[in-house]
Amino acid sequence: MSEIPKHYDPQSAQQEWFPFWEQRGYFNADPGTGKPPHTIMIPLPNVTGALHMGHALNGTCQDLITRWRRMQGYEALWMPGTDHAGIATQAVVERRMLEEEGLTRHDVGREALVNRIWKWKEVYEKRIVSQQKSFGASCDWRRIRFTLDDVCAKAVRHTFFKMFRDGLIYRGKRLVNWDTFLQTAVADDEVFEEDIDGHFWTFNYPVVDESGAPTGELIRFATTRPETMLGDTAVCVHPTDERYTALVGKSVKIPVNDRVIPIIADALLADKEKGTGAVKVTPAHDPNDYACYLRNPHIGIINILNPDGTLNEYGQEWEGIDRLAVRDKVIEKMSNLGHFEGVEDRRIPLKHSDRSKTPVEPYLSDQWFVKMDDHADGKPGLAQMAMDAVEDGRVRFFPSRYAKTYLDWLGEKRDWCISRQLWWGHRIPVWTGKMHEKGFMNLLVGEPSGNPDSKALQAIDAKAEVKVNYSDGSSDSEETSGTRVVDANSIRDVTFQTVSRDGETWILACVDDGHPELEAKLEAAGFEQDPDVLDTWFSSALWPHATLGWPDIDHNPPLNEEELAKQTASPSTVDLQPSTENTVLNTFYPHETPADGNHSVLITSRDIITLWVARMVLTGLYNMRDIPFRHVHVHPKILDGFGQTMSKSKGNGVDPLDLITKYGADAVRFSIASFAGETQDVRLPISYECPHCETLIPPKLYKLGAMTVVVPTTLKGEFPVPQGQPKPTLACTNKKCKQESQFSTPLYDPEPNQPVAAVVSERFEYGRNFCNKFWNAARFAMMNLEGYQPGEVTADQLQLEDQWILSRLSTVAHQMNEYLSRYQFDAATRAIRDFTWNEFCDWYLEMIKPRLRKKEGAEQSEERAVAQRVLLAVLDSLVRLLQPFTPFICEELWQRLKEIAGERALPNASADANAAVLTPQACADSVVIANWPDVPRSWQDESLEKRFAQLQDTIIAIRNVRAIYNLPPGVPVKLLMRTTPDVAQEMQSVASQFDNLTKAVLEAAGADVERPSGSASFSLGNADGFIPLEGLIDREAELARQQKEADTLRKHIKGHEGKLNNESFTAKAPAEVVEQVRETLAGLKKQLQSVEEIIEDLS
RNA sequence: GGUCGCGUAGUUCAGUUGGUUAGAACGCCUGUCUUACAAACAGGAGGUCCACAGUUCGAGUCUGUGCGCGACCACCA
Repeated sequence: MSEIPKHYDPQSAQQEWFPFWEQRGYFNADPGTGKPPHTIMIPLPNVTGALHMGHALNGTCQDLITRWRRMQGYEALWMPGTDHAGIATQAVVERRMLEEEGLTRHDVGREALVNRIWKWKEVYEKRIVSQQKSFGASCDWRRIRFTLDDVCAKAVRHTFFKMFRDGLIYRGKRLVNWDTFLQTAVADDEVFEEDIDGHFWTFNYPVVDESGAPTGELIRFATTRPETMLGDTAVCVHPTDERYTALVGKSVKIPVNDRVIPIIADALLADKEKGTGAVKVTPAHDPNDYACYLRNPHIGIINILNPDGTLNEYGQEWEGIDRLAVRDKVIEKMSNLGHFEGVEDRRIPLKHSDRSKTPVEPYLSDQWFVKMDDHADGKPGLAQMAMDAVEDGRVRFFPSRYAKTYLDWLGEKRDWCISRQLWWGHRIPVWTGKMHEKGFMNLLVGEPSGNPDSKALQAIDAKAEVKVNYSDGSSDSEETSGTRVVDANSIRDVTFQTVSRDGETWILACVDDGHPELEAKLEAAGFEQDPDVLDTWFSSALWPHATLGWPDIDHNPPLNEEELAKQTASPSTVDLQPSTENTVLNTFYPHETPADGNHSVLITSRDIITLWVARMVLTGLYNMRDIPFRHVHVHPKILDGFGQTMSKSKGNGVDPLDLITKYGADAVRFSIASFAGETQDVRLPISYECPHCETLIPPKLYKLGAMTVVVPTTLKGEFPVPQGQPKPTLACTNKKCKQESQFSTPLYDPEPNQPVAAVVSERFEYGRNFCNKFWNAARFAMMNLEGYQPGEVTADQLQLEDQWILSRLSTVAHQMNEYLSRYQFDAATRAIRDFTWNEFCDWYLEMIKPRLRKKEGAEQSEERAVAQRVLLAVLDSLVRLLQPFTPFICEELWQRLKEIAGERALPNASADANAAVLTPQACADSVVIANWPDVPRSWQDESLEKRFAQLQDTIIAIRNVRAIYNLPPGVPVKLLMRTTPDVAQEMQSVASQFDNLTKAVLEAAGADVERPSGSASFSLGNADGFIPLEGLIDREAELARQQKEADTLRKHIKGHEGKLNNESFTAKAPAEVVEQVRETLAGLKKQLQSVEEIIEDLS
């Protein structure tokens, strides 16, 4: 057996077994197998870039649950895919294009840009998939989807159409975060705040009378954005502010453009305590001012900006100039006109676009919205439907506290802005044009004479009624008078709303998927398609049913041929031919009733509970009339050692692939699982690894302007790097190395072909060490299988240690199910690790060594055979129990074991008490598809475990003595035990283990054993042990040791006595608790008595 | 400002419904290359469970307040 290496080699196992699993189709999940379905939908990674630690944690949890359920006999689907991530991806491609070629998107045009992004997507999707596979992700890769592929596009288009038809989608105005660089609106969550050094200017506006002549009064106000005064439409004060009461209703003149605007009172906008108490109102460029405008619509609204951030015609002489340049001009002009009062420096929190890193402008624009509130007739709207699903328990959160995040957010019922001014994404399927003179429907289906239905269609045009009239302020009263919705039953593929603008009626026509002829007709009639695309979350919200082929109900969704080709032989017995119904959707989309055995869980991070989880529930209920998952598990977030979020821009991110290379996929998975508990955050302290000698150099925080980045403590040099100067390095702290090297940082790109210190974390040694331990345990077993014959094992053949390990195995196997079903990965990991290492390796393997060495004689060989069979049974169960955590090492061991011991004795779950405990069975072709261990609960024996613990305590005490007296391991000692007859008998029966485990020869055990002089002693609760060490004993040291022990005991005795002397304790505490304290006290007193006797002896 | 979470050994974390002498891993100290494993084995040291108050016979655990840290949401003339 010398060919089994001493160390587990993760890289070769990873290379060998993943293709093996794929080729055999083990990860495939298909309808019609008769197994209960289990569904996990992957939280879509963006195609923007590489995977990070968050993905690694997220993926590990999902793979664990999927592999566990698969072994339990579920048809376990883990659906993979990627997200087109509109803004993020377009921004990254645009930025690269600008940097490398100096081109903007307007230079290349819509089609060319989209083509470039598709190319980017192909590269990055491949990379992401290969990263996931290197982790061992057991997704059904044949089913991989992309949010822009045809299947998803159809779902998106149809959902939009349905919502539009149902009056749930409307067009309105909103003040958005406008990215002037990318020229698009960005969502609130795509904006980050950064404090910048700015100024706070104070100006005044002159109050004027009705003829426009100055009255001599002035209103003073302060602003951080003077240029917006060009768009002011009012000055606002608090209604109860006596300083201004007399002025309300009068007007002021804006000196820079001579526009006269009213002075209004608004309690929500103005604050008496702040500044001068007066504030200028710029509705089109400030969210609060916009809200004020909605309350006071008579003041009007003026947009002064072009989409690129330059001023429009309202900028007058500054039209076409960037807003920031205009700021200085406005100040200068105000100053020249005598209305400038002062300036102070101030740190200003300024919103920046996450994508372009440029400041965003509040900007009023036309957007599309999904109505979230309840219907006018009181029926629950989308938000309420989604809230109900969680409130009545159809969807459950783990940990449950996250339900609050979900419910609070949905409870606001704020309309969902779904349009984005981008080119990369699902284009909004709405065409706008003027009302056709012969009616809209005729336009699409032809003249009345040529079409028998056209009369009916004209009637539809005529009776189109106003169904939704929203006056929540989202609409501009001048442009949109209301939304008209036709009764769309007769025309199923197009629906429209009418809008009156500039006295004319305009049609907003929405066309369902699959009708290019209708689109062509519209375009021929001068209709134009909306240039915007949909919010990325609109398509990802449909993920759970879109990927399963919805809205097609008459055939299954297509499989990915490239992935299919990787499978040489599909073991699936299921007919994959096209069916006449969508059995994939029917099988894997969850149902509300748990009785059908269907299980499903969404495993995700807390920051997208609102953006994604809530919206999946909402669209699931809307489209499928059923929830998209029964459980939502929210896992912790990984922070660095300073408690900061890991991110590329901070330089504290660990690359999972670096970890896999360094520690192996199994080790990384196992470590990750060990810290995936119910807490909110997990800290993962990082270090830099010297590329020359692998020494770890700790990090420190480094302030650079407003940014805080992470750098090595031994940083040499400074940031920012001055032109032409060498880049900063880290100095290795290893005295033998001392070399300097570049390090991974966002602040520079390393020089090519020079070594770079990577960011790593020592915490993954936990998993690596465990894998190696497990490997060696299996190696030991395989080295001791010489002459192994499969055969059953009966209860009477089991030794104490066999009974004990089987009892423990049963306990642990059941714990695993409990922990995993509650998504407590950390607890499950601890349980299996402790069992493997501390019980199986440290005790069981050590205890059976003598039996395995026995070779002579029939009796001996039977003893050996039993030991081998039990050993294999436990090892076999362990390989199965660990498979979801560490699949590669488990497959490697499974296959090796299969060669040596293809039939192993497995737990016999039979209820027959006389049946064998273990019966041999052939093992499966792969551990991935093996059965999850079903270990009988009846094996658990508490009293046996207690007796065993006594044996362990004795052995530890003997080893302690050996260590204190520095006795070499090979030197035997004598052992005398003073104890009750029954314990003495027990000791005698395991005497060989004293010898085996600690080279102690049990000379005597019984009640009348006396302590030999010159002995080291130890006292356990119900036994005292003596080890004669004539000549070796250090009387003083031994005395001191015993005194210390006695002191500890006295302290605890005092505590317990205190409790029992407290009458209210004995009166009020439960009897069993009091009894327990009494027992413990008695035990402690007995132990103290022994120790005191020993002390007396010694002195 | 609102909501949620966290504060336990040098470090990272466990600690079920309150109830034996508060645990683990890493690190540290002392031995050991003992025939599976030095990525290991054996032994050991190390804790006023953030503070104060309350509930209780009993608080690491429950309640309140304070301090420190973090996240999400809202806001910031």
